[in-house]
Amino acid sequence: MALDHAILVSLLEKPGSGYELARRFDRSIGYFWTATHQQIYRVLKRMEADGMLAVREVPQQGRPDKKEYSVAGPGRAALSRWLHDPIEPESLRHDLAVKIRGAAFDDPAALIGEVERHRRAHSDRLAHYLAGEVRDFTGPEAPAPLDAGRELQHVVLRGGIAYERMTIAWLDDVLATLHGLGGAAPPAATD
Amino acid sequence: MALDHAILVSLLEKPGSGYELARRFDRSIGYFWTATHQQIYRVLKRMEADGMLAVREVPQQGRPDKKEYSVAGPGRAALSRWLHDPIEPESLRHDLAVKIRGAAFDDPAALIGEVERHRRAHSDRLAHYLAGEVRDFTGPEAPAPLDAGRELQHVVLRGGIAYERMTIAWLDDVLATLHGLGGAAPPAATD
DNA sequence: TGCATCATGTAATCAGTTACATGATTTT
DNA sequence: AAAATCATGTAACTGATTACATGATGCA
Repeated sequence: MALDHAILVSLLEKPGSGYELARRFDRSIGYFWTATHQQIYRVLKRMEADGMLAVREVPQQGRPDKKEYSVAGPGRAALSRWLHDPIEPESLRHDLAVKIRGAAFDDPAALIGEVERHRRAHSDRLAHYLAGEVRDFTGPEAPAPLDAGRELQHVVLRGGIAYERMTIAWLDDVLATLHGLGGAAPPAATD
Repeated sequence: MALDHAILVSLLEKPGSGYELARRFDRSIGYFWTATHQQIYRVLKRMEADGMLAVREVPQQGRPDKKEYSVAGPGRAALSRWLHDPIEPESLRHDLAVKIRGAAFDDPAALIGEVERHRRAHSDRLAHYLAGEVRDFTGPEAPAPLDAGRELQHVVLRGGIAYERMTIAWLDDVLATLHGLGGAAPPAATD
């Protein structure tokens, strides 16, 4: 149930509305966790009912009112408990890898366009992360002596950057492999 | 619904029972997709009912009978259709990164043990993948001229290897960062 | 005698996705 | 006039996890 915890972390970093959280999940928090607004609203409601969060109705001029959520005592305690609990190392879930292995039973060359598209998407994401790194951590605008919170945000971002770089290099390997295959691809029977 | 497709690919590579599939999902297919036996049995049943798979009861001596599944025509067609359909580039889901950012609101040093544990797990996985690579692809026992299917299996395995190496390097970065933080970690309010 | 392996399942719950739904304001 | 942004939600469905459940064989 890590969405709950991701929300707690994000709200501790800065209180905000469901809408604002949804946008954060397209940015910083989204580097390592995704969620749609539907999911977020549902979870916010549940966590508020459970006393994990406090809400404050914020009237706005020229915009719909919003509900600003912040972390309440029990929420902070729950996060703390989770932080001290060991979690399982994640395993991958990579559709594209399924496709690559499946291509042996179809036309491998037909996959080239798809792989190139993925490469572009990861390359865009990398550029976006690098721009964020300069803006928030390494550029002249960024506050020079970073506190612990920002150091930790930075190391997580570096993880995202390393992931995208690795993925791009791998997709290049995949493309070279696909190009290297002749035309025929006889079904193999191995594991 | 990529579990369906992962099962189709695995059964095309080699027909087998639900139990056998579950073990493959702990090995080769598991490099990029995980599934438990409960999930697999349920999906096999559904796919058989939909005519995607054929079953054959195989009596065994000294062991319980098993149901050997293989891919039927419609299953192969469904896989082919999926291979030609574009899919979205995946986004990460990384609990540990949530914890790392959350550590700013707790004791960052308390996370060191957990990160070390994850590092060991990834390091073990890497060793396992590398052993598999030698055994199946690069070692003297492996068939020298690889066919398309095996080339594709190999490039997927190389992806797993690259992922584990990248992750280990990143976890080292995380550990260095955690050690580098003094003692105090004042809550920051940024996004 | 007890544990690991082989083999298959059900039931309940939880998490995530997709589709539907509304309505004001601001920008092009 | 249309599209984008801000803001919040419900409902239905699909997918994944966890717990429960059984039973034989082979090995230490």
